[in-house]
Amino acid sequence: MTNTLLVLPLAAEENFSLADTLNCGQCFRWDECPDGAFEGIVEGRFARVRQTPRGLELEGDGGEEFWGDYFDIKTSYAAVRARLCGDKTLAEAAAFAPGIRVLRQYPWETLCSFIISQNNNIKRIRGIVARMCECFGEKLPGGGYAFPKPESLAGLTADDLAPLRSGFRAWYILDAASKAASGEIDLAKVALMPLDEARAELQKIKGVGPKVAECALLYGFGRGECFPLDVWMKRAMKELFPEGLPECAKENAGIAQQYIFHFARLSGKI
DNA sequence: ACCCAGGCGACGA
DNA sequence: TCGTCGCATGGG
Repeated sequence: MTNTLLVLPLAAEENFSLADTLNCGQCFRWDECPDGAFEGIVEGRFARVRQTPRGLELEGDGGEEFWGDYFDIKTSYAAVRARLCGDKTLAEAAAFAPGIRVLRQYPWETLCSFIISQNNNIKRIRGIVARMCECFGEKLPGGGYAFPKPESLAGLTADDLAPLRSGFRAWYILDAASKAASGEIDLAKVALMPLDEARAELQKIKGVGPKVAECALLYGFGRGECFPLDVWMKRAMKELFPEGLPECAKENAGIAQQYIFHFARLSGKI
């Protein structure tokens, strides 16, 4: 346990919102404390994070580079929003919760989490992921559990996963784990593939279709051009952008998607 | 009781 | 290539 205190400064024009970023359904392992701080574990590193006028204050394991990268601190969302706001409707969606950011998460955890997400709701996804970490993740010295590695799941049976109550997704989790552990699907290579090739590669896993692959690539592989279409997004696109996503958003489709998704889910206007 | 949830695979036409 | 349906589980 290093337990360092770290401050990541945030420029005011970024409008960074820790709460919106962690609660918007892109990640499933951050818990909000009564005092407004968040506790979570990323790649086996625990952190307690709060947003203050000084910026993001982090207490826990891992350094500035690790957490700065995770929160994508180097990307100017103010600049991205300026581009998106070439379209009036996008401007409205972005203005609803401008502080949302797309986290730079890790391939395996993200892939596995979004396999679990299918035909499911965010609250229950979080529960299944939490039970998965407790049952099969490495226990960390400071308490809590890491997300289980593919190798820790690969030999298991659907019965072994019963305590997760993941339903029909158990078999999908096992297929993903065994393919990742054996190297049949090499996630490090997927990270370097052209986008269409990466999509096809991930979809060789049972339970990974277009939407799950798109989420994994956007949130877990840093592919900002990806544009996941779930039930909320399909409704929102039909209503807000019948002609398709505006050209000004193509380069930052993933961030645009995040604004639109959040707007659709919480504004009450869709 | 019924419907839905950040979908997908199997199946039939 | 396109619809349609079942899939476990839990909350509203």
